[in-house]
Amino acid sequence: MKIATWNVNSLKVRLAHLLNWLEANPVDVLCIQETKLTDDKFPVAELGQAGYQVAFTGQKTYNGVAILSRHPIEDVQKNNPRFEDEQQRILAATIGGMRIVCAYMPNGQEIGSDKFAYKMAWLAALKEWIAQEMAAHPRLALLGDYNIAPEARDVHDPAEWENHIHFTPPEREAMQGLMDMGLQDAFRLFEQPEKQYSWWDYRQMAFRRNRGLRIDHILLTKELAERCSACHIDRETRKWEQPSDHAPVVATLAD
DNA sequence: ATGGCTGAACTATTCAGA
Repeated sequence: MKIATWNVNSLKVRLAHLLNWLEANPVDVLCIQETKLTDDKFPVAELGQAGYQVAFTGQKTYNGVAILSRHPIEDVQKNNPRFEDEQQRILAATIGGMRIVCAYMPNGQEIGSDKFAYKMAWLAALKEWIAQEMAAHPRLALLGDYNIAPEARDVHDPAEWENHIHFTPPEREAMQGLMDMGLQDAFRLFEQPEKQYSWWDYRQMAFRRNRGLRIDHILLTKELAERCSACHIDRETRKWEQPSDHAPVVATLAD
């Protein structure tokens, strides 16, 4: 069983990339973020053709998340029931006995801004809700664009990023709070090469210079972490023509 | 410190992302 997450940065623009990637990487479950599509425009037929059932919740211009699956999707939940939010950032579903939570966590802009306050409130409410979900579902995976680089080794230049959004102490503490509940970072269960990132700015040739951040993550409960045999970031997509600024993260789980 | 890319929106310039 392979599960994955990818911020596609507009599903309209990236549909061909998504289909190409799924053909080469026929994962069982893929969580996508930033679809930027209202539900009436979601490409249900194209993804069905590719062998995927879908659940989605979107809005115009911003946000929007979806779960693609080769197996039946059950008990779909849109948004965090503990957090009133017009922005479509969370979708949860049960697939193959696992609770899959797809999340597009807020950007936060900068410390002190309204958006930062929103991000921190959103993360606090997420923790409360995930605690409840974990109690009900021992096999839970929280996949998505966290917009948080948890450690210095997840940032190309930690000094440059000190106190910048994605790497501020409160954000990192919020992510640690999720780990403290027993969730484990699938990527760090294994020895990894150095300087592995999942996002690179479009500007200043950041990808070619590998000036990136690791902000897309797959967190697993103990039961799933014990069954996880591999996790990697597929940076190849970032080399494609007109790419998403994020790369997919893939985890392999024993049945 | 700034601006640099990209996508989406009442197609031209602004907002938002990270």
